Amino acid sequence: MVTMKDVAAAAGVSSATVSNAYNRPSKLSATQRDHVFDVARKLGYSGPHPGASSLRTGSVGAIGLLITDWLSYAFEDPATTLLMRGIAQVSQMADISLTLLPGGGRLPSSVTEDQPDWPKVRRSVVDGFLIYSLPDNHPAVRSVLQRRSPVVIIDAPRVEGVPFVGIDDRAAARTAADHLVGLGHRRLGVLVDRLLPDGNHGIASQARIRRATDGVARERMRGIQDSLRHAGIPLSSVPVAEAGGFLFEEARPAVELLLDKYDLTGILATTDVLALTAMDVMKGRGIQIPEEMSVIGFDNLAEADQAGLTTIAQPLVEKGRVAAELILQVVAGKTAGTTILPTSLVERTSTAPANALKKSKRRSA
Amino acid sequence: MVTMKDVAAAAGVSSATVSNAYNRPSKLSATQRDHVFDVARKLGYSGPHPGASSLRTGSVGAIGLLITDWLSYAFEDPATTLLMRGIAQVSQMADISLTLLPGGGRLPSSVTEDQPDWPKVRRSVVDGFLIYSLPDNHPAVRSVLQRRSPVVIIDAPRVEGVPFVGIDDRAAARTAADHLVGLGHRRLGVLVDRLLPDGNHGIASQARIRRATDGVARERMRGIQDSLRHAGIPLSSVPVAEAGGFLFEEARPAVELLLDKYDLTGILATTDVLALTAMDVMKGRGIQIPEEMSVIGFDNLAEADQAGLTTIAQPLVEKGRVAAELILQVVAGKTAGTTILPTSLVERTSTAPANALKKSKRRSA
DNA sequence: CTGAAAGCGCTTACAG
DNA sequence: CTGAAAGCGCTTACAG
Repeated sequence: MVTMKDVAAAAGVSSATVSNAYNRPSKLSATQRDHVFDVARKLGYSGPHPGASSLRTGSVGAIGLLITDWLSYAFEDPATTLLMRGIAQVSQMADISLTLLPGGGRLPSSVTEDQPDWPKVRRSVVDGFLIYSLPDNHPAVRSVLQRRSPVVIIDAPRVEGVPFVGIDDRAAARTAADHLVGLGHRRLGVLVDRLLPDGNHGIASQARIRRATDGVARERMRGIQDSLRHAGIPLSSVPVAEAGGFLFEEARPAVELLLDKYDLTGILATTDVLALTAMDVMKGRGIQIPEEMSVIGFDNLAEADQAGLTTIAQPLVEKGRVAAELILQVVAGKTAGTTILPTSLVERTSTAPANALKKSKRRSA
Repeated sequence: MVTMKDVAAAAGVSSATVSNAYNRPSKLSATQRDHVFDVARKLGYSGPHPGASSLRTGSVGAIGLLITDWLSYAFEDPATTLLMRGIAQVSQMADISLTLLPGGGRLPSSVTEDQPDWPKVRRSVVDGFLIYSLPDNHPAVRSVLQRRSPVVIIDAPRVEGVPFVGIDDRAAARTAADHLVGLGHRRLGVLVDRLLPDGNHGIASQARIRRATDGVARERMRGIQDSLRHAGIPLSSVPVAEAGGFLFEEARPAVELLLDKYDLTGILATTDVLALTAMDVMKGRGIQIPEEMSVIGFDNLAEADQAGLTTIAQPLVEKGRVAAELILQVVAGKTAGTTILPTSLVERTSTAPANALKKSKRRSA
């Protein structure tokens, strides 16, 4: 391998001059510079070794982005894609690159608790990390903290003293539930993507809901339960169907479970992906929305608008932008705190007052 | 900063032992290992510095992915997103991370030709590069080649001796054009995303089409012209509207140009994004598809299916997967050649025979 | 405007 | 199972 030293020797200069030719061209005469580049080309020199430079300078111009589960989620889950868009916009502007790191799918609790670190994080050559919605006690978070790298967490987990960007998931979910309850719905079902990353799915017990480690799902569940309690609806009367994942295909069985086994008038979905799947399944079964069933989502994806889904809007692209700006600040040595972005209820046509007549009609069907 | 040396000193061992504790845990006794980790924790050691490791080992476990223009395209352009999905699937499996590098938007030809290298590529700490659809003579390609890094090119540019994954854009586009011509269409218009990355848009001259540097657009244009020539339709009679970019919003003015200034019965779009925008604009104007206008696309996105768009199907996710597998091979020291994936015409309801009666009716409107 | 020298933090044969 | 030593390729004050 041709190194800077070889080029220096062949060009009859010191390696400092070769380094300057690449990194601070103004520090040497044009003649000298061209001479160095000429020799480099002739020798087949690849340019300064980036690893060695970073060792010396301590900076690499890249941010690591830890994503929930699989890398491909970044390009499949619509909410994640919107967030990524915001992050990408800022990274582009700041001329840094983005290194995508998977959080790694199913984590039996043994792994979660025992694995001391996440080698990928330990080995990543980046200046800082953005963590997006990882379960509590995820080893990758420990590794980032242990590296003492600059870090900003998006959505989850909440870690004392670590800069954070998110929304008030609990309050927002309560608003969604209050909306359905306020319309007179009492026979409600809940759709949640994932409570724990253990591969389970189906109807979740109260105990499982309490043990939830996926922060966003847990907070939204709490918001829903706040609303139910306030309305005097027993939590045990409201089935919670857990999809076990974040994608459209995973949502379908959870929806079917709710429709097959319970007589409901309203579905509270903790994400739009779940809500849209629910609408799709109901369409297939000829269930009228909102006449026979009200559905409310969370996220306000573009698809929600098209489908007429009532939902909670959260600024996903902006969340990405804010997070990217914050991590750049932290990398630059400034401090950053917690940013909570606003949410709002968007009423469309998927929710309507509970109607006793229709309900009993359906029940007799 | 606490280094491995400090930990070694405090633990009363050599730094080789500390290194082994992290990288080859089986090389020392459990007791010794725990002792080392204990001391490391007490001292606040961040673990082996990744830059220094990579300098020594020569590998970092990351692939750089150079994307057309802006990073956010990866999360906005549907075709790019599908490709990314395939790449992400493989990267995940192979436990490598993906560093996203922007190709950098508008490039006046002066930059394209003169800029000797692309500092971002030169400085990226990665084991190899995947290049996705960059214009000819893009400095980033030069930089990758100069680094002598392992590389696989997707779609464009074609570089002698560099492993390549793509489709036969020219033949596929000819198939699309032949389809419309075969249905009797003679008054055709073409929609193309971008011929050169110089920020221009509008009706493209024959000279501009010949000078095109965006490889995919150029090949598809050639395929269309092959078809027109074969059918005896003068190229000059077929307006080519260039959007200047790849996104839905950029396509709209190009569509309007075609509809406002020409009396057409068929539109050949070189991407589905363009075709879908065309259908949308026509819907807004009350133009019936396919009764009054036939439209054909290219890519076969999910949205094309929903819209009933006749198009050319290409396996985008698989293209990503193949490219990722190839770059891993090349990084591992194996050789790789050229892979051309199959395409096919998918007939839906956006194309129909040209009908003289309807055409003249429209013309008089 | 250019060069000699020190050192960034680590890993790896090799010897014991 | 553990350690001493060499060296990965570069950048940066500093001196001239």
